[in-house]
Amino acid sequence: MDNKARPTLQDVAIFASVSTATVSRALNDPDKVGKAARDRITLAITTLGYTPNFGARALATNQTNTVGAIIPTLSNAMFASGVQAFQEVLAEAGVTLLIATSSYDPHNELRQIKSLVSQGASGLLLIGNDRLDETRSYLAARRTPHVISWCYHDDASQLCVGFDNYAAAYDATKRVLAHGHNRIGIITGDCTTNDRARERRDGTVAAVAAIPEAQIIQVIQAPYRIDAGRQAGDALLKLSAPPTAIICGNDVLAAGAMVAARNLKLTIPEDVSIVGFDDIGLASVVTPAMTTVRVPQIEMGRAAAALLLDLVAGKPNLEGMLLSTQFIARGSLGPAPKNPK
Amino acid sequence: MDNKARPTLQDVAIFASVSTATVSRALNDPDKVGKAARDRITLAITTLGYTPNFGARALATNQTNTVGAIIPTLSNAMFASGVQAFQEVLAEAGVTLLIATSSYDPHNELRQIKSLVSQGASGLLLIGNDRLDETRSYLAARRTPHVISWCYHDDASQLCVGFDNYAAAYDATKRVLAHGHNRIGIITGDCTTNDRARERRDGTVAAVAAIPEAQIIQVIQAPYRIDAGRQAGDALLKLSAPPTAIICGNDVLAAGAMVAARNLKLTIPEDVSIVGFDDIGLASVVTPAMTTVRVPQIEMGRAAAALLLDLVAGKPNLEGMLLSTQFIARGSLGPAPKNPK
DNA sequence: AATTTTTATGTAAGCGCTTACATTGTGCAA
DNA sequence: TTGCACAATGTAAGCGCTTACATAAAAATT
Repeated sequence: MDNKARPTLQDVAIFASVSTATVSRALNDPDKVGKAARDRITLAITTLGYTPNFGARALATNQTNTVGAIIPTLSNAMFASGVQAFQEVLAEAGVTLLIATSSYDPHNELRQIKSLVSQGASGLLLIGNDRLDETRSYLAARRTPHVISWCYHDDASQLCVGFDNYAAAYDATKRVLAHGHNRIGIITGDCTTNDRARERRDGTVAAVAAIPEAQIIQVIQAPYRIDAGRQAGDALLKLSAPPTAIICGNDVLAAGAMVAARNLKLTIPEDVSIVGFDDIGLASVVTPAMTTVRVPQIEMGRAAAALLLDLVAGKPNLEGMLLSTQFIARGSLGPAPKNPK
Repeated sequence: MDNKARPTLQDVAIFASVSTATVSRALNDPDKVGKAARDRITLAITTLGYTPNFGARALATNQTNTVGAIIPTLSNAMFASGVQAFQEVLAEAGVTLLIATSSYDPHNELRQIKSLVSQGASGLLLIGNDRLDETRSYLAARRTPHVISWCYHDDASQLCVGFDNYAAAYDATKRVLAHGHNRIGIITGDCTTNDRARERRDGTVAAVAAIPEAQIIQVIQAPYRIDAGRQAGDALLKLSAPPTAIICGNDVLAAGAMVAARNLKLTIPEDVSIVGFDDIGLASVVTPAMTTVRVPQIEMGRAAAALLLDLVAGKPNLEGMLLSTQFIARGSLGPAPKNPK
């Protein structure tokens, strides 16, 4: 117990009076080793506190049993629970997950991709479709298996497991308009490097444009934080002719907008309707409960994991998966007020 | 671009007509290499799409620049944002973070610890203090540097960066009692393998016990999910003599309890007061806003990262850190009703 | 009992990288 | 011009593990 260095296979072998090959076999394919030797090895391992060196093993076998996921942030419940599901499937398959965050920055994403790959990730989960050309060529050059999630594109070169942000936003907006709203405010996430945010916004814009009498009052872009949503909502609702419905890029922004409305003594949905996107836990808890679009996070995470596993295993003819979203009507959406304030 | 295998240092060396040693130096200590060679190497690296093999490097240098974190779940915003902060500090120091989840299962935790260690983690972030003896001895035997977070114990053998769950719960409860409540219901998380949950519950129980006229109506244990909180709240509020205040193990449970109250047409806080713990984003968005205990998640994550980095670097005389929590009084806590239903 | 098959174990060659040491080439003091 | 310090580069020995191949012992077959 006095040697500082971590014990190696060699140490175990000596302790158990066998060769390193035997120890290795005992670890990877116990049946190939005699009972007596196996017992001695087991004993040696526990008394020495041996843990195999992953790097050495990876080096020798040329396989890592590890995949990586690069997500924008863990702070959003959306990603956190999707990744959680992703991880569970991997764990069942004995595969380790490396998680890194990009903070919605494509350069960061590339850096993290390189880091995870060198770290041994033999497959990658990536979010969305906005990335540097350099990232694409890097991925292509190394033929790194990867699946794209949280969006869907029918693009042969990429495997997507996700949903159609544009269509979902278009559909949700149509339903809002069907309630008679024709003054729409939009609070969107930062669209610069975020195709999902952009598609959601564009879907909403397009749906409004399809109805002649409806118009978009203003589009405010805000980071995905409650506070930012509150500020944006406040700005929208303080307009001399405010929107009667605010459609938000996600539930977090919508929650902020609801706070803003409450602060202004406005009643939801009598004075203003507010709609979110994602259906995170928060949506069903606020008052009134939030109308939103349910995204199959868990299913998406699980499906992405299964696909990535197949991809890494080299299975042929794999296909992406388009999951459907669901409009969830709750109390925060109501008919347009007759006499908007 | 036709070779399937990932390019190695060797390939780069050949491409640039230098030895592998020179390439290695160009990578790790550019000054040691002549300009001409360096340029050729840089070119080779980009055209070949070379990424160093982490395992091999770790094997050769015996250091990984990687630490691991094992947290119960990513689904709880609490952990997610703390880990996010943790990661940011590590990234600044050029250290990679490996994240694994234990699902609150100590056996799982041990498995993940071993996995991360073999994966090269030279330090670990662990949550809470409940773990298997086997885990402790494993950690001790290998002298794996680790920091415990989300709790605090003045235990010389462990470095903690956290807060005092018991004291915080005791304090919060005292404040609830000061509002005249003497019929207290408790919804706690699963205490079996969760010292934080246990301490929070015990703190509340002790505070109530300190006031003769106050009593605990019932303690319900529920998993940290909104729905479970709702069920527990429902059970509590349907008692013939229900509590006038419900103190919950965390905000998620409290949010559930608020839903239960609303479903029963009870008004918060007139009919019943509800108090949470953690102050996650949700707490300020629900109606009425939730009274809770703010936990310095971000600060905790950052401090834990800094400490772990020092620990791994072998700095002497390191000390843990006791962070303070803050009681946040919001609308969900009010005076005890005169005539409880 | 002799031979073949099976089972258990050992030997040694890498996997891709770093690095101590050896070698070569350069500029400059003498 | 000679000699020396120093810079640039190469050579080769591992790091801890797996695994093809070789060998020895035991079991099964004749």
